[in-house]
Amino acid sequence: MDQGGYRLELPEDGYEWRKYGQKFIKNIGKMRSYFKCQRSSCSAKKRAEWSTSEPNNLKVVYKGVHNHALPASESGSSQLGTSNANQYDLLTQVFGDRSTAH
DNA sequence: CGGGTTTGACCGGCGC
DNA sequence: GCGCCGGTCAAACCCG
Repeated sequence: MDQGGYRLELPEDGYEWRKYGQKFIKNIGKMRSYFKCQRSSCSAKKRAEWSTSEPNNLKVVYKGVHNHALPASESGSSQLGTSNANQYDLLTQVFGDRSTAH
């Protein structure tokens, strides 16, 4: 499980993922989880990265593209897949300090 | 019973 | 050429 006793809150993007690995990257001093899309021929992968001391600072990196429709549509969470181009090869989303300004 | 999840080990690539 | 790091796969276990 995740260390620290904190429950990492992975942002639901509407896709199904299966965790296939977890490693601590000392290079950046952060933990990294590896997720793969569970669809037919979808080679899309997701990478979750967060600091061990601050699990609230979550960074999600989407690698690859989905060649299938979303298995589930989110009900007002993110605007991903709307007018957003779903043919990106790499997407990086950073979560955490949304109250940086205020 | 199946699927999903977790941990460890292994391999490949790159740097020096 | 070797060492190190990152990434992936496999096995076992647990829960529904």
